[in-house]
Amino acid sequence: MMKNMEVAWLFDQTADLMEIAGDDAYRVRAYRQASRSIADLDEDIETLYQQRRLQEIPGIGKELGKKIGEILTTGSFSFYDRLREKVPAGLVIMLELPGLGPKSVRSIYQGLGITSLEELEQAAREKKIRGLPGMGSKTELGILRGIEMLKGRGGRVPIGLALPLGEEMRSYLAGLPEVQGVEFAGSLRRWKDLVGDIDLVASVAETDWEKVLGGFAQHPRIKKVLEADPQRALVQTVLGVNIELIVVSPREFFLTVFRDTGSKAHWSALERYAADRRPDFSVGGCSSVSEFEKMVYLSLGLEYIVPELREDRGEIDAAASGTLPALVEVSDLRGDLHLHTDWSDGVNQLEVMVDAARRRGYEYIAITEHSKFLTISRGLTEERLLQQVEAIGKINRENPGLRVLTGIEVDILGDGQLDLPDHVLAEVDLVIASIHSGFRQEPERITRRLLAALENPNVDIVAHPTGRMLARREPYAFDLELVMRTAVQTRTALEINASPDRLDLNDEHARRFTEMGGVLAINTDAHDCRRLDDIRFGVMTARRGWVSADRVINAWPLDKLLEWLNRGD
DNA sequence: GCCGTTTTCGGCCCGACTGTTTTCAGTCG
Repeated sequence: MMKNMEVAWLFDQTADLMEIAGDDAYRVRAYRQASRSIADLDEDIETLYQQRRLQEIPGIGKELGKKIGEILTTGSFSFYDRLREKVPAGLVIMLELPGLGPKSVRSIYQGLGITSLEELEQAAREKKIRGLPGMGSKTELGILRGIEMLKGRGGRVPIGLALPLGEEMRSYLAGLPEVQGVEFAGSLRRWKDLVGDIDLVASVAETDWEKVLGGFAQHPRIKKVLEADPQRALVQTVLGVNIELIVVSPREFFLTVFRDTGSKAHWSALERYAADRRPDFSVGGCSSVSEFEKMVYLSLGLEYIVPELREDRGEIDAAASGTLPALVEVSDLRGDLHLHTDWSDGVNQLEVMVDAARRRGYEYIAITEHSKFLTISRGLTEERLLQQVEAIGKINRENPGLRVLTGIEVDILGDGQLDLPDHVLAEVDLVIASIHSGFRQEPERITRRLLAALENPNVDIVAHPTGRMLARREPYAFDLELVMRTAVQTRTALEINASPDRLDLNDEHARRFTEMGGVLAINTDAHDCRRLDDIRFGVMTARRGWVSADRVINAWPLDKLLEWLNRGD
């Protein structure tokens, strides 16, 4: 299925280039829709191509079908190649700066001949940007701030992109006859939200190292080899993500994975802790990395510390005193409380989403469409919401197995008012409030909006509380500490939005909030039933935040959840 | 570039906010 991601990625890049080149906006949108629709496919696009069924994909017609064929046979397509000659690659990166869109990038390119972030930064510092039509000092400031953000990201990619690619490469390697074992290491094994390189360690007899590294570099996803030595290869993939493969002899395998999982800070802390004792790395007879790691920790008098906790945030002391928390697991979750269907901007019918949730084994879900303010998402009016409540009532009567809670994701408007009146919100089982506008307001104003939502007794959850988009948008500036304190007081849950684009709250916020006494909801915010599986990203974020299942409202049994929803606050 | 019980041409989710303006273009969700 990685081919699907590649084609989707190429079409998305094409759309970026077309926009900068000033192509027709609807044509651009056709590429974007095609990209999304291919990324969401649950069939392999190569299979569809071979069966001549490409045009069954929504948004793919004759032209794009031909281009997909070109990509699958040659790795690229001529329209894209021509665009790349016309539009400097650096301009596409500028699109990632908040506030800069294709028109501005084009104007900067044409007016000043700037083609890279470095040149752009210099021009902004020299106050040359404000000479362009429609741009002033705030645009310059925004550019400089945006460049800082990109630097801070340091080329890391969201785990939602890295993990599927890593999983594919891992199973490819696992299938090679010379490979006796292969594991992730590094930040990916620790489930960090942003991942630098994908680290893989393979257990291979020394005589086969060269063969395995060579075979790895030949994989079609690999674009170029950046560094290579007898035990190691650093390669760049088609998606712009780097993979580092280390091959080690079987007897070194577990220890290498353990060490390379890091984090550096955890290992330093471990070495400080172990200064006067000796970790036993020679333990034998283990059948897995985690079993080996368990034995090593045990030799130091420590409880097992799972990879996602290895950040030097107090885990060693806790392991020494036997006070590591029992972390929430995917299997603890009994439902998903933030879902969209085609009643607003989701892709599936209500019934399809309900079926998918039942197949997943959930006891309950909540349907929470957008409210009317978000016209672009076909947000629900009061009337439509009440119609949906009726429709859900019918589903519940016909499907005793799974309880579907009625709900709404109501917008917190620019002035702190909610987008629907209280008497309407009172009609549904669960109310999520969230911000989708006015991200650049004064911090005090954003804080006030969030506090107003928390203090509304109808509001049960505040979704994606900081508004960040991973690697794309910083959180909005506001007083998160005060918001969390207030949420504890009003007994409102904050969300860990499990969408790999968001992961918001993040791990550290989730930890802080639950330590203050707050409760969380871990939700996918799925707009497509296939995205229900994203829940793993949210659960891992919670685990990295030391969260146990009792702090997660959708890990509670239905009767306890209902009781909580009816709490007076 | 896609799509069609409004169609094979002429549509294609739209409204708020921001920063730049002196009435609006560009960006964003």
